[in-house]
Amino acid sequence: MKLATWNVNSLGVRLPQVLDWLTANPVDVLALQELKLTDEKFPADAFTAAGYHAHWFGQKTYNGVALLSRTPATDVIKNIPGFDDDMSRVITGTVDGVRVIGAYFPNGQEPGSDKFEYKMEWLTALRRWVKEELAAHPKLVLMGDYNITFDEDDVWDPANLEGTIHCTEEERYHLRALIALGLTDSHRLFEQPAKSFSWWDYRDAGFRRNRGMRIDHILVSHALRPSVTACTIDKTPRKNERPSDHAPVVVDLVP
DNA sequence: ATGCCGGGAGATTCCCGA
Repeated sequence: MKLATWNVNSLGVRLPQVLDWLTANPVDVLALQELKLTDEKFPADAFTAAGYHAHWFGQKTYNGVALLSRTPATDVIKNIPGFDDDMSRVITGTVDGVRVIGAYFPNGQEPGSDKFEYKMEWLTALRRWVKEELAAHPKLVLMGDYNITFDEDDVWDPANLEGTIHCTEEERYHLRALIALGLTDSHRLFEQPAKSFSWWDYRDAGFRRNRGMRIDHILVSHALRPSVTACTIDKTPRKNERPSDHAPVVVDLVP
């Protein structure tokens, strides 16, 4: 079983690339973030034709998430129960016995800003809810655009970016607290190339110079951890014309 | 040079992302 996450930065623009990628990488589950379109504009027919069931939770201009799967997802939930939020950031479903949470974590903009405070509140609410989901569904995957780096290995210039957004101690505390619920970072279960990133700024030739960060993660529960055989970042679509600024991350599970 | 690129809204420039 292969599961993947990809922030596509506008599904309206990126749909052809997503379909091409699925043809080349027929994963069982794909979580998408930053659809940037309303529900009625979601291209459900294109995904049906590609052999995928889809659930989506759109929003105009910003945010928006979807969950695609080869077999139908059940028990689908949108956003974080009990957390009032006017942004579409989370979609959850059970696929082939695995509870899959796809999430677009808040950016936070700048430490100390209102958006940063919202990010902290959102992270607290997410953790409370994921704890409950884990208790109910031991086989769980939490994947998406976390907008948080674990440590300096996830940052192209850690000295200069220390304490800036995605690299603050407050954000990393929340990421470690998610791990402490009983989750593991799939990426670091395996040897990875040095300076493995999942996002590169469009500006200043970020991708060509590998000036990026690893902020897209696939966390797996302890019950699934022994099943994980690989975790890779696919930089191929970042080389497309008009690419997303994020690359897909893929995890392989054996039954 | 995060005033740098790119998407969206919708207006001829802005907000936002990371």
